[in-house]
Amino acid sequence: MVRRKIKHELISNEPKRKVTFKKRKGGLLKKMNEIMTLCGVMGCAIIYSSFNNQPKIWPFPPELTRVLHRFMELPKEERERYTVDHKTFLGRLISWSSNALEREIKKNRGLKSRTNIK
Amino acid sequence: MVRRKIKHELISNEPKRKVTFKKRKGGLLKKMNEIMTLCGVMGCAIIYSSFNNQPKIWPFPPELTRVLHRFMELPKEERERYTVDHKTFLGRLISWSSNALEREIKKNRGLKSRTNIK
DNA sequence: ATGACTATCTATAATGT
DNA sequence: TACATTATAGATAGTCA
Repeated sequence: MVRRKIKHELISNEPKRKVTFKKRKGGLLKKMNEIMTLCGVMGCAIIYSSFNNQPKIWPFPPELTRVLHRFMELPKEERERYTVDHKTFLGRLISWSSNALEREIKKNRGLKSRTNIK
Repeated sequence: MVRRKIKHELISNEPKRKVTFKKRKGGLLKKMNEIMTLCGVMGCAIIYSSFNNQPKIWPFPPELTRVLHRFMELPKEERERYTVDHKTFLGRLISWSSNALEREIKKNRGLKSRTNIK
């Protein structure tokens, strides 16, 4: 975005991609920090990258540690489905929408209200 | 950041805060999209705000739906500890560091390798 | 590879409708 | 309240040390 506008696609040059990743990760986390402070909301960003073995989460609600532990405990092969095959996984990710989750949650709530389950 | 620099603290004016939140949320998600595409990593951003009843997640790995369901199924009072008392919660959030999680994961891995548990 | 620099691009606060 | 505009603050790609 600067000395020259870049195309919005995977950066093929690896060292370059790594540098960009580092810079942008910092920017992203700063933005997350700002929106939390300015707007009084809570949130977190989670990034799984092949550059780090561990997912980078910052900041994060305690609840998420559980799911992440579970993630880390998956057999290596399964983890790799999510950490290595980015192209496929990204495609899958993007095909989900947050609306799908909201529908799920509403459905569950409806069930609960009908059955009086706590 | 623009017609006038703003202080990095909670915006007290509510409608203004809401507008800022909406704009910045959009920016954040765009940034997340960009880093995923440019750098070939996967990630997600989760924002719990009092503006929306549902946490806003975008995009998200299927694994996370489970923990979020669990979150939504917490008794209302418990959920509110995380969604309403922002000030307290933010303080707590920030006091955590991603290093703490990494230590945990390493510890668990060490245990596993010593006990041969899968 | 890391860090600093900086020219340029992007995000966005304030304003207006 | 929700868009559109726009001038300025902020993020960052390329470069160099």
